[in-house]
Amino acid sequence: MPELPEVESVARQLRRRLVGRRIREVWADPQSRFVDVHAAAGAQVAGLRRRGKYLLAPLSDGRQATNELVMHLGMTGAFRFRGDGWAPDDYVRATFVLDDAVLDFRDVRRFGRLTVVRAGDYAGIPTLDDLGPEPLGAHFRPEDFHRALRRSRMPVKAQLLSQRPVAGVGNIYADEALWQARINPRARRIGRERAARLWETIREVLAAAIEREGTTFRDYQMVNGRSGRNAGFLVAYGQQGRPCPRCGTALRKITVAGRGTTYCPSCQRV
DNA sequence: AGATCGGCCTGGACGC
DNA sequence: TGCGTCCAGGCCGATC
Repeated sequence: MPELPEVESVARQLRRRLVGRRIREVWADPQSRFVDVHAAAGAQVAGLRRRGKYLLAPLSDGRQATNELVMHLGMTGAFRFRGDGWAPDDYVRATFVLDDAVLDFRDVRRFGRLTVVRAGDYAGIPTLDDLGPEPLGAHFRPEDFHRALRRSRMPVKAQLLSQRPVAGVGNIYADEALWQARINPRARRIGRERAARLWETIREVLAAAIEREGTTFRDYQMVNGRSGRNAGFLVAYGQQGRPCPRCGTALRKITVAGRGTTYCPSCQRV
């Protein structure tokens, strides 16, 4: 399940082989919801950056970047170049024919999304339009994070998943950061000190996962087909029943905001 | 306007 | 073996 570290790893690999290339042709599965990705045909890829869990590629018509290709991996999305030990299968939902390569977008569960918008116009993509700051960027400050969390009465985990107080945190890294900060995922009031602690653990958890090129359980793979190495380092997510590494209490699994949530009932108090 | 919830989608795990 | 049921979950849109 690609979150910020996984998308960042994909971006780094994709950038090298995509930027500067012209998209000659685009094929998209008519049953998928990204019909308008055809608008990328004929354009040159002028760049590639990650924003939260989104990949954004400005498209140039030769003079200026008027459009933008917006990509989201969903749950099971992956980019693979033809060759490279990869041959297309039944789950390829879109294909980009480039000058010097063919790039497939494979997505078993079809939660991924590819779309072309006018550059910077995210009105049709509400989460991107209202996306919080980059957690590893200079604009993400503990006091602003505290203020953002106070704007809502939702449980803190639901707030993290909403992408509004901060961008790119999904179910795995939310559980990890909350455990690390000793904050109950259902807590609705987060004081200044706890907000600062969570600010720090979010950054630590994400930075460490980027170093290991993300977390792979089954589906997530990089552009080169390899897996991320972070799965073995998870302390909370998916570890229900195992002893908390901090206090030994059995980790418990509950549902918060409709999502499976693992936490320590002893050292993550509300 | 903010919060909540169901739907999307598929494969895999599990129970009988 | 084979069928049915449930689960995983990011995002979106309908509804309260």
